[in-house]
Amino acid sequence: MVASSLRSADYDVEECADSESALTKIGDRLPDMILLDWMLPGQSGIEFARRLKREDATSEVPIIMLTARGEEHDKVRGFDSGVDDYVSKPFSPRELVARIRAVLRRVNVHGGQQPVDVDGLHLDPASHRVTADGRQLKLGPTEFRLLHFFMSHPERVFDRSQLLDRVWGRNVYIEERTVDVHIRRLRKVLSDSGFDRYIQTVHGSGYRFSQQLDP
Amino acid sequence: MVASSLRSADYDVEECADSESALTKIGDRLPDMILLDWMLPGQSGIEFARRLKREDATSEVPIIMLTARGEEHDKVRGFDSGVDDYVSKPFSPRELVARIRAVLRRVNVHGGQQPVDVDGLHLDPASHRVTADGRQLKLGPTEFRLLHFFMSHPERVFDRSQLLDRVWGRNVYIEERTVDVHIRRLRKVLSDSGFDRYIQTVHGSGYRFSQQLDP
DNA sequence: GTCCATCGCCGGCGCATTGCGGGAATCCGC
DNA sequence: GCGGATTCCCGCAATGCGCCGGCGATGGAC
Repeated sequence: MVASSLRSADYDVEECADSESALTKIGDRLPDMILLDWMLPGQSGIEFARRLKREDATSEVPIIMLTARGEEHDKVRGFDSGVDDYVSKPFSPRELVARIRAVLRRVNVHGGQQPVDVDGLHLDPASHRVTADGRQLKLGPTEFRLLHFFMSHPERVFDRSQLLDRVWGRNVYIEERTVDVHIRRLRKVLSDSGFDRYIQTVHGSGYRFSQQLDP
Repeated sequence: MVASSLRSADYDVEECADSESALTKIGDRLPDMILLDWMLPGQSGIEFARRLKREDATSEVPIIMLTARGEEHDKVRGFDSGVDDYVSKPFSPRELVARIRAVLRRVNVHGGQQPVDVDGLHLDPASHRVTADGRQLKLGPTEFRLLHFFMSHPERVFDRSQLLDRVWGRNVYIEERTVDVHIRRLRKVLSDSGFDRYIQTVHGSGYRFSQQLDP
């Protein structure tokens, strides 16, 4: 019920019945936010939240916890599990959406706009600028998003389908080979400064952004 | 009651029942000032104030706190939460308005009315004048606000919708294309002095004001 | 009322960007 | 080294996007 009300508010929702399947799904694709019930089968919601906050990969993902009214609400806060917000049942869809928007905005201000820098290759999302050793580079919107994604997820291989999902968007139907073309265009822009070597081909798997240049 | 008395004093007032909805509303549109009750459901007013002062986006917004008489008034000050002023209940509308005007005056002197200067392009909100290398420019009200907004938020991309919100106002219904037109008019005025190059197009994202001219 | 400045919008034009197919080059397992 | 798979390069066509000139409406000054 919660999921469908969120979907109708235009959110992209994944549901999980237990913490194990949730971990799997989170590993597949990092969500923008996690809505977590206080009562979970097997493991308490707090325990789960702590675990996510402990791991580097997921520590930045905001969590909103659903609690029954009067159910240890204060205790939850006291536990200092790093949860970002709480919503007490019963709640209205409107309230939930409002809290989600607030949390997402908060992390967006602090997260998505942060500039990234790798060995002198500098990308600033706020001003939408890229410089290599101080010299400004000119790249198209898609190449910009692609580079931004790579720089914020270094040392990890992504296949073409994943890149299409995360750089282009989930509901686009584009040939996978088109990714190659944009990789080439991105490399061309980076080639003058030598940073094209950071965009590495992993034969049979996809592409990777890495400072460890292979010979 | 407070809200309506402020409205009759010609202020534009938004009310929020709790800190979460307040955060949402603040995120939507930055207020000129925040009137904050010491007692909030869920989160103390001080905690809320601290949080606002911690975030870059809101740290400059002045806060006036409402406290019950004798209710830890000094403690509040001691807490050093960055609050700008305090009003003790019960208070008269007259007193409240006086304090609000005082606070607004203080920040206006330090903030919104301050002249801005970038490389010889000079904009003075107080006298409503713009000069480029000393020569005075003539631009319409909208272009003036647009330039003022750009100059006080340099090196950042804004899309058309954000510009409409922050330069035109939040409750206007205007085509996004119209932004282009005013950008063009603004550039035309600036073109003689060469400052039109500071108004930069970011294809697919919006516009940016920057002294780093792209080649 | 008249004039004038400003504003928002429309239609059209031209360029940047994008996605794709064909063919060359490269890589990998054998 | 060979063959098949995979990746890279080139150019093209279509689309999207931004820019421009102009027009009618509005509202204030006189």
